[in-house]
Amino acid sequence: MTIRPVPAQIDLPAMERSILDFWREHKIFEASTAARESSQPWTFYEGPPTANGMPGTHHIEARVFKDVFPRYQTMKGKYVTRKAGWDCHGLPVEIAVEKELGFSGKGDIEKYGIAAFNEKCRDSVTRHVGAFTSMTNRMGFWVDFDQAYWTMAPEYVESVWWSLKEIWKKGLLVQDHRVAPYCPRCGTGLSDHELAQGYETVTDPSVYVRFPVTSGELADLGAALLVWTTTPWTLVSNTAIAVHPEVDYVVAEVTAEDAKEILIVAQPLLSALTGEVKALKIVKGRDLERVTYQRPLDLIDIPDSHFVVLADYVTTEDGTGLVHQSPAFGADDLAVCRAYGLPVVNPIAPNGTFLSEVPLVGGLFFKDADKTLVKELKSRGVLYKHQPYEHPYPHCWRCHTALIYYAQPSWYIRTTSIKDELIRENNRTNWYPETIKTGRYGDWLNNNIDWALSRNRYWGTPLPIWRCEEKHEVCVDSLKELGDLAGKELSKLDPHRPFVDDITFPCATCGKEMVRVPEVIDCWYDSGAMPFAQWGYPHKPGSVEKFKAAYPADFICEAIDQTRGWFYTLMTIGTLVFDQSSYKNVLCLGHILDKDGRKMSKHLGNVIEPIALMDQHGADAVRWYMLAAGSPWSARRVGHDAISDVVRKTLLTYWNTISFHTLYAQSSNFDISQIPAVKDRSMMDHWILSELNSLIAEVDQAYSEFDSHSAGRVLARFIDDLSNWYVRRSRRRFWDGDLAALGTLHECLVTLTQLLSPMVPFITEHVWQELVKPADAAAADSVHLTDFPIADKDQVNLELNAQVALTRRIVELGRAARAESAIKIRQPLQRALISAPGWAKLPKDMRGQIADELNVIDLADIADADGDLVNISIKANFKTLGAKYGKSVQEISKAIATADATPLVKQLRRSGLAKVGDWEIELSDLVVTEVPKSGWMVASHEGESVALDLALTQSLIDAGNVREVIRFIQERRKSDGFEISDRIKVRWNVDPAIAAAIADAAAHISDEVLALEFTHDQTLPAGENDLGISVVLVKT
RNA sequence: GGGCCCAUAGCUCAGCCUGGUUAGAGCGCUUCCCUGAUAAGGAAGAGGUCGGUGGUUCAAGUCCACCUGGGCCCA
Repeated sequence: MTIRPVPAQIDLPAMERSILDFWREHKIFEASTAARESSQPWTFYEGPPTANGMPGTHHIEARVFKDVFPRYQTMKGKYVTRKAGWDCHGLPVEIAVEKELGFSGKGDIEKYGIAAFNEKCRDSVTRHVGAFTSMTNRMGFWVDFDQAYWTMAPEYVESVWWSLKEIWKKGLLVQDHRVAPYCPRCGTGLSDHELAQGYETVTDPSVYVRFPVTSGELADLGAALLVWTTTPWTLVSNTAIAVHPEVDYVVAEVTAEDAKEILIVAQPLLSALTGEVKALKIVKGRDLERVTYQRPLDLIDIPDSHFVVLADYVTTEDGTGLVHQSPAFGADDLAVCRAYGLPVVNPIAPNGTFLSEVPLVGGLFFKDADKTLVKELKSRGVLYKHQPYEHPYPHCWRCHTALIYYAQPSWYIRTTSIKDELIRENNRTNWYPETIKTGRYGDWLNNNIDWALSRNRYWGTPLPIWRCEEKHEVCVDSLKELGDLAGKELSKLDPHRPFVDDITFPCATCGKEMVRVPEVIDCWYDSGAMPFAQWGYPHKPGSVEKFKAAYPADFICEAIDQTRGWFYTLMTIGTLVFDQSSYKNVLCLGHILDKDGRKMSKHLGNVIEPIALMDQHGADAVRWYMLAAGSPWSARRVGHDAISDVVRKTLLTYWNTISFHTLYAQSSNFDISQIPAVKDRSMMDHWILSELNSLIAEVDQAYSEFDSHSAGRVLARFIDDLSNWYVRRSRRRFWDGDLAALGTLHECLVTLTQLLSPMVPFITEHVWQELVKPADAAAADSVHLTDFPIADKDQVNLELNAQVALTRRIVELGRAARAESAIKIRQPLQRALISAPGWAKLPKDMRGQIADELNVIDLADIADADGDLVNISIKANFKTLGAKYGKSVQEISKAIATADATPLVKQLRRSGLAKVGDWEIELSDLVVTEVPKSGWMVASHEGESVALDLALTQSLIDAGNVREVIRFIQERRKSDGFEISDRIKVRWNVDPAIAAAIADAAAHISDEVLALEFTHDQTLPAGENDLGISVVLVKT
């Protein structure tokens, strides 16, 4: 066959570009799924990215993991379709367009026209999708863009409508007036999961304000209720003060700066008072109920109010234990005040400013009014204390405006009513890592609150509810149903604002005109509806079958911030509509951090652009780093150095081994049909095949558990074993064109390439085309069209693995001794003595390798050496002794340390038992180290030792010189540019003192350097090296 | 304020579930070796209070409690 050598150096990014062309031209992705069409499906759902900006490095992270497991499952024989998706609607897109157009709020949008504005939003989405597509292609994420779902597509919107109607029919989609977080700039309420994304730490004024009591005996005392708040602007609409019924409140006489006053605070919070404090009396919170007070500000009219109310939610953790109530701006406040029949007064307009008719603060933005109000409180003498207070406060996650908790009408999905079902579905879900299930996500479900679904915005799925003056409601599930109601053909209508707003029809109940409610829905609902809406279910022909075949998903994967986002909406909508969660396995990724462990943000200037990263290091490099350099679920740092390190270590070693193999495969006309049967191969071959088959099982297991980190670790270890032990130890066999060696290496590389291919699809494809296809006409056209390797347990030989490990440890010790001795490895030594458990059983082959690696002629067991030559030292093996004797181990250890080691070990070896002090021990209770007494260079570690005989004889020195000459000629062959198989003629000269020894070894040297002639030419000038070697090489 | 995760060499990470007395690997640094994969490979050295404190135990990086710092989430 025709394996051609590949260069040892590789330009990864350039290679990747040609592989991308190859995949495109040969439609490999399409072929990989088409081949499995009749197999069992393994369903993947793509969480749609919001196409409102350029893709970042965190997008690569998620996409690497979304790619590797579908590739693996495809190789395992599953049918894995990968439908791309784009999240098109929502505030992020609107904000981006507003910025583009220079708008500053909803007024500008309405002036501009909703139709035109939405058209701009549509354009913006389309534009950004391009950037995502090219990044996705570049990184080798196989996903089908041709059939991508777009949440703004009419069929998608209709599918969402259908699901909303299902929920509405169950009575779970309702309008309610509630206090909810609201962005005054965007003019819309935010859902709980949006709120979660926008906490920022701010410094607010925190004020302690006196509310003088105006009724009862406390009024006679001149007492004042002391209230603490961090939102002075809500004092304008103060309606009541809440206390906890069971808490003790202290009526305290406070003396500070010669002034006396009487203040009321909760007992645990007495420390809020400054100065000398004397408790006059203590009252229960419930006894304060309906006590009236003088409010601190009287800017607006609030009738029938201003007294103390009782509320269980009041805490004594901070403040004063007295909580001022402003029902328009707090959910708890609203509930409590409603119970007391108090009015809801709201002096703030939807744009966040005080109504113009309010004195003092009219027209001011609510947060900006704090300063003015604090000044006013001070001048009225009711301000007790004032200090800055740093705390997290919710902000709009996109525009960063401080949110206001604001009473407003809003549409809700009653998710609280399916809480039990959600918990049931969560219990059936496999979370990776597992802790999320009962931890972060489980907690969230347990504290579930209703989903605030509606948004008072423009670019979103319109809420498909029409209503008449009499509040009769109809929910529409499709354009067809809408057309039937309106008596028009509407199937071609764009189901967005403002077009759907224009459709009206008479109410079936009262005959009055029905108009659509003005809201659009939370775009998180759109993405959570993708399991069915991506097919246009149930309206579109064929969608029912497609949906049923692909629900629920076997695999979804996003970063951990999606626990309250997509992971939640997906499960919730699935459970609401189908009484079943939409996914079975969910992989939850850690976040991407910069090289110093900080979050990447434009603000810090530490953002790494994904395309640049891949152009510099290669997509495989970035992928390998993301997958293997840390656990999927822990946060990972990304930096250039970190990536180039892992590339050099693993990918280039792998590539080097490929390059090595192609070199010798070509020079020996390697033909896979000539590979000997496994049983006829050498022990080294058996060993690496044993490791290979263990590896297959380990990688298979790791991939199946979404643990790319473990897979990467065992793969990297195998690459190291293969390159730095198997190939290194078998080099001579490759030079000789040994078919067993070439065949074994080839088989290892083929399988390794397959195992690596889900993680690093480019370089493995390149290898497949360069190494596998040329050698095997029957091989698949692409590595990505192959079946995942199956481990052959019969080839796994744990004893052999252990023996090779021992061999390698002995070699390491020998090298250490060599280095210590300062005698170059090139210089042969007569013998080495070895002491190690297991040494006696080590096969001859491996002993030969040790001798070879250490360049030693004889190896012997230290035990066989003259008894006087060896020192035995022993220490306690705590693990076995501890199990047997527990507490006494320290004493035994001392006894062992002072025992005479040599006779003790001899006795143990003879009889198996011996006594140390009062304790009976076995040989395994000791760690025995044997070292020669003198004249030897010794290295030992954990009971294994190697000793080198440093005595040099003339024949050893001669042998060393011969080896030096061989090395010199080999180097010259290379620098002169000969092919490894070229035969040469050699003329040589060396220092006369060693010439005879070189001449004697002429046959051996000729053989090693492929010389047909080897002539001593004394006319050559001496070379500038230790032995004065000079050579002239001529190609024959 | 609450929950979860993390903390081991300058850096990236193993080891912890199942406790055992010299805590490992790779990268980087210094010195040396090897040379038919060579922009590879090997050895040695420097570099660790295993975040801190306490507890359990004959024995703690490993088990337990508390604390500190970082990340994420919630309020």
